[in-house]
Amino acid sequence: MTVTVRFAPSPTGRLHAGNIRTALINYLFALKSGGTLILRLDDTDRERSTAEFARGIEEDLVWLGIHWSKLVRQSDRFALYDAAVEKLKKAGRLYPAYETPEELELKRKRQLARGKPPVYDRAALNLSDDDKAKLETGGRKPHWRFLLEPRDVVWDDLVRGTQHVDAASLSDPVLVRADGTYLYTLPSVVDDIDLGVTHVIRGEDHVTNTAAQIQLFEALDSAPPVFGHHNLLVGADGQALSKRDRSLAIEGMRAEGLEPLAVASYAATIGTSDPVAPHASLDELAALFDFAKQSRAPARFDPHDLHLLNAKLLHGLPYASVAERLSEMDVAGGEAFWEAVRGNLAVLSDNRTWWRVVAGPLTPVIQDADLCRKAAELLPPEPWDAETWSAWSGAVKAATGAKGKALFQPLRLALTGEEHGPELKHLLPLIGRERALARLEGKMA
RNA sequence: GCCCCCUUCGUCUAAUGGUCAGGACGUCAGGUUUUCAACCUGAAAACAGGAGUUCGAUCCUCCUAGGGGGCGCCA
Repeated sequence: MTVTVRFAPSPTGRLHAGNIRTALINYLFALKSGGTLILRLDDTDRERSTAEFARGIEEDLVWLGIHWSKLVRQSDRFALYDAAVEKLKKAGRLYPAYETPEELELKRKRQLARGKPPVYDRAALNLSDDDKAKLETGGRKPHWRFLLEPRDVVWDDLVRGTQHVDAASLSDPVLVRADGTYLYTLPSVVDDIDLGVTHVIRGEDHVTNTAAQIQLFEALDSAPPVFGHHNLLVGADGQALSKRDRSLAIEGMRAEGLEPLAVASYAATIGTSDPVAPHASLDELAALFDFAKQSRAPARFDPHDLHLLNAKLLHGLPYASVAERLSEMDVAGGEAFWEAVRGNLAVLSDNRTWWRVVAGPLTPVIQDADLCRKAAELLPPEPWDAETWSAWSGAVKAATGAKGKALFQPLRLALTGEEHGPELKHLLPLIGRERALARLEGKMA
């Protein structure tokens, strides 16, 4: 069986940490099993869906390195859903109901007040044809509910094991609104059938839905796919995520200059038994992927840890993999420069700081003028190499008596303008004699 | 209110009816024959609480607490 999975966001907003995790899990599973990923835009809610958001979602996925082999929009597929509705009506599984949203809300409140679960009471099933006619002449239009069979629905969940949901404790889901538009449930199932989806992998907020959906698959004469419900994310404080949190939007991560692979590595390894560590490619992450490694407890998404992972990823990146992007940043240092500075990067754009240190112009910080003057006099002639630094700083030490921090801090400050930074042994030859001399004299260079 | 799931170092987690409860990130310390960062090495650090079963419970059962999810004409 060829694995076919789908990622089905609704274009009512951009992707966030939770979404991309679902996307990644689907994609990595597809990669590992040689299957394909379908991107399905669940845009049946015309009020809230926009083409703009749809573009944004595609952009976010591409940025992450996720590829899909097919893209479908539910808004293009209403004929399919209409046909399914006819089939369900014929089978007696779809029935009209006439309550207004307000009436339903009231019913729910009453049930809750009596300590009962707010489940639809199926009052509409008792309506006679006369009642219905009366309601319709009175101006009411029906919405349509799927008649659930009151039985225990069981499936073997890829991450949660055997699951039971008692369909008798569920409301008959509304499939079609009074205005004829579709809710999520029917299009989702119809598309999964039509597109040949073999594995439905999504967040555990869909667990209960699954019971109704399995019955829908069956009512539509289809074998249900395999289901897998991964854990959800909580914030750094362990509390539920607020969807408005900026730091969780993928476009925000991008704007902060985080590496897509850092985001992917973090998102794909938290909540699993694999160590949270940077990985060189999505293929590498896919090789690791296993549903058995997914935890069932909520996982913490901490932006701080993501940043640490980003830095770690950068520290190990070979020059070849960033050369192009460096030149786009007008950083022309080449491999020697990259090797010298990568250990000091939190985000790739920090390169610019170190490139200015190497290529100027930079205003030096003179902390110890006497020492800098002596050091300037002792500067050896070029050519310089990796040995120059220790020879020169040794000479400065001998001449001034300064050592340790008193020696190195002023030199670092004068040469780089920064308190922290890469090893001067590697930086000095890149800065060059002319610039070093000027900076030691307190001149911008 | 009702239903489902979860709880091991600060964090992500591993393992097991008898273990020195393991790893990774972070933290701290040392090293890098002289600074910071990076890097290397090492250390500290956990079985949510209470009952029960058992010769013995982190592991099995129940209760409590805490967290997450669901109960939509949202997805």
